Amino acid sequence: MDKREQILNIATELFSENGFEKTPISAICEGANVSKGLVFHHFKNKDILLREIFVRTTEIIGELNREQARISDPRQRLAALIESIFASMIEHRKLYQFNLNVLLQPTTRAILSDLIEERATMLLETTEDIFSQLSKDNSRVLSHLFIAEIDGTAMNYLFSYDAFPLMLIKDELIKKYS
Amino acid sequence: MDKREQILNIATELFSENGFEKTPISAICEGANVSKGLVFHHFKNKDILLREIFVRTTEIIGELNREQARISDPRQRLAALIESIFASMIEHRKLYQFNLNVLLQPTTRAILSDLIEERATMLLETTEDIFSQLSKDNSRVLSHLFIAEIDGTAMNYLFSYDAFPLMLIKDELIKKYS
Amino acid sequence: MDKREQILNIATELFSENGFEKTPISAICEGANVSKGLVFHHFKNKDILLREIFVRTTEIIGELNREQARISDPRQRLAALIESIFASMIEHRKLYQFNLNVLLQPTTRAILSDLIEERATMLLETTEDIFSQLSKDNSRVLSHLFIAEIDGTAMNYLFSYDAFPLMLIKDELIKKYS
Amino acid sequence: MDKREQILNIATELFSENGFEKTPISAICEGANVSKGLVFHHFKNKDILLREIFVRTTEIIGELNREQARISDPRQRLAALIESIFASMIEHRKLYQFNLNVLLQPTTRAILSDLIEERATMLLETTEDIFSQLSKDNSRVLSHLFIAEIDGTAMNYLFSYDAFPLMLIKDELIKKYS
DNA sequence: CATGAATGAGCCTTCATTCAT
DNA sequence: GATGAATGAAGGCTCATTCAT
Repeated sequence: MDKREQILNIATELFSENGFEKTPISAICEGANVSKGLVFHHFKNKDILLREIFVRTTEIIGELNREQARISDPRQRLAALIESIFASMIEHRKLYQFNLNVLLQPTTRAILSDLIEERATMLLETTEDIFSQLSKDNSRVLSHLFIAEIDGTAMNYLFSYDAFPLMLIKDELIKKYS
Repeated sequence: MDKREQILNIATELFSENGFEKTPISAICEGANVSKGLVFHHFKNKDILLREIFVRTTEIIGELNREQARISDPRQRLAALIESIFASMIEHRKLYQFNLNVLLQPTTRAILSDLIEERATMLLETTEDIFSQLSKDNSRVLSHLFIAEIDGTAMNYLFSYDAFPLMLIKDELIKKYS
Repeated sequence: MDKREQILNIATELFSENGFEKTPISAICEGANVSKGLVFHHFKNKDILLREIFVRTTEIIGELNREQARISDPRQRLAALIESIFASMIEHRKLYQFNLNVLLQPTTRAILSDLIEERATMLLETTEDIFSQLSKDNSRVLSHLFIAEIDGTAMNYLFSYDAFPLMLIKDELIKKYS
Repeated sequence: MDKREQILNIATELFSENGFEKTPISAICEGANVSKGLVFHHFKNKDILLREIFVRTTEIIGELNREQARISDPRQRLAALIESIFASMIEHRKLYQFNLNVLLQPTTRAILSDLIEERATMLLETTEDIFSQLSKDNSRVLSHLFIAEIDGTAMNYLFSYDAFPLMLIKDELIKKYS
C-alpha cells in the first residue's frame, strides 16, 4: 500500500538486475505502478534513491555482524558468522549482487563514497574485534584477508555461470577458521 | 601513431576510470584525437570495442599463468604465481579495475558472457592443474577458494579508500600456500 | 500572520528576483511556510497570483501620481512628481524590477494584457493632464517622451551593474522640466 | 542551406516572440526543420545559443554607432545617430524586442552577464565620445540620460498596444539635441 | 582511411495542478 | 482553512549510430 516502500523495493530489484545506470526511472514506475512524478516527490534524485537503498543493505549486513556478538569464544563466533553470512547471501542474493555492482562501478561509487567508507570502517572494526582475540600482532591483516575471502567468494558465487560449490567453500572456510 | 591502437588505449583508460556506460564515444574521440567516424570505421559498435579490450586483458592474465608453468614444484609455483599476480595488479591497476568493473555489471556481463565464461574455465583449469598436485580429492574446491581469495584481495585493494596492506596480505598468502 | 498575505509577499519577492517563469510554486511555499494546497486554495492558479501582484504594484504607482494632484503649478507639480518617483524607485526597488520584468516578457504580458493596457492609459492621461497645462499642441507627444524618459531611467538604474548616477539624472530631469 | 544558420535565425525569431524560457528547443527544431540532436551538435547548450544570438545583436547595434563616426560636428552626428537608431528599430523590430526581453529577465541576464556589461561599457563610451564635444563637465550624466531616453522610447514603442507616435518622438529628440 | 553533419530514441528532472483527508 | 500525496505533460540534454563526402 505504501507507495514509497513500493518504489524502494522495485528499485532495489531492478538495480540488482540491470544495474543503476541501466535502470531508467520509468522502469521503476512501471514496476511499482506509480507515476514518474511520485518518484521525484519522494526522492528528489535518482542518486538519493540509490543512497537510501544502499543504507538499507548496510543495515542488513550490520545486523549480521551484531547477531554473533554475544558468543564469547572467538572461534565459535567466527564459525557462526561465516554460517550466517552464507545464509544471508543465499537469502538476499539480489541485494548482494546489487552491492558488489554498486561498489565496483565508478559512478555509483562516487555517489555513495561517504557511505561506502563508513561501512568499510564498520566492517573492518567488527572483524578486527574478533581476530584480536585470536592473535595479538597481525589481527589487522588477518581481518583484511578474511573480508577479502568473503568478498571474493560472494563475487564468484553470485556471478558465476556454472555451479559454484558454495557449501563446500563454506565448510572449508569454517574448518580453516575454527 | 596507429590510430586504431590509439583508440583502444584511450578507451581502455576511460572505461577503467568512468565505466563502460559512462564513457561516451565522443570522449574516446577527444582523447585519441580522432573523429567519431573513424571509431565506427574500425569497430562497428561500442560493444565490439569492449570485447576487444576484454580479450586483451584476458591475454595479460593468461600470460601470467603461463609464465610459471615450467616450475615443477607446485608450492614454489604457487608462490611465484602469487608473486607475479600482485606485481601485475600494481603495474596494471587500471586494467584490473576495468576487469572487476566489467565483470560485475549486468550490461557488460551480457555483452561479454561468452568471453567471461571462456576465461573463467581457463583460469579454473590452470589453477586446478597446480592444486591437483597438492591434494587429490578436493583440488576443485581449493582452486575455487584460491581464485576467490585473489579476486577478493584485488577488489579490496583496487577500490579501497585508505591504504590496503597489499604486501602484508601477499606475504600471508604465500606463507599459507607454500 | 495572514497566510494569504504571506504568500503574496513572498511571491512578489521571488518573482522580482527570479522572474515569474523561474519561480516554482514550491519555492513560494517554502518561503511562506505553507503547503502547496493552500496556495491553490487561495489563488486557483499561478496566473491569478501574478495578476493580483501586478494590480498591487499598479496601486502603488497610481498613488504616486495622485499625491501631487493638489499642486496647481504644472512645473512645480512635475518637479514634485519626479522627486517622488525616484524616491519610490529606490524604496521599492524589487517591485520596479518585477514590473519591468513582467512588462517586457511575452508570456507575462499575455497574462496581464488587460491590466497593462489599463495602467498605460491611466498613466498617459495623468501625465497629459500636467503637460496640457504647459503646451497646447503637442502635450501628447511630450507626455509619451516624459514617460519614456522615466522608464528608460528606471531600466538603466535598476539593472545596471556599475553605479548609475541616479541622483544626477534626477536633478537633470528636474532642471529640464521646471 | 546552412542548417546552423537556419537554427540561429529561427531561434532569434522565436526567442523574440515567446521569450527564451518559453521557447522549447523542439519548437526551434520544427521551425528550422532539423532534429533536436543537431541543435545540440552545433550549440551544446541552449545558453550558448542565446549568447551567440546576443552577440549578433550587439554587432548590429555596434555597427550603428560606428556608421556616424566620420561626422565631425557633434550635433549633426547626434542627429544622424538618432535617425539611424530609429530606422534600425523599425527594421529589426523583433531583434530589439528580444534585446529588451533578455536584458530585463533575471535568468537571461545571468547567462549573458559578461556580454551585457561589455556592451553597456561600449555604448556608454561611444556616446560619451560625442557628448564630451558638446559639454565639458557633465558629459557622463548626459550620456546616461541620452541612452535612457533611447531605451525608454524603444521600450514604449516596441511593446505598446496602441499606436506609439514614434516619428514625432524622434523629431522631438532631434530637435532637442541639435 | 578519415571527417563531421545529422538523426532519433531515451533519460532525468521540473512543475502546475488535482484531490482525498 | 490546510496538508501533502499523486499525476502527467513537457523540457533540456546525452549518446550510439549512420552516411555523404
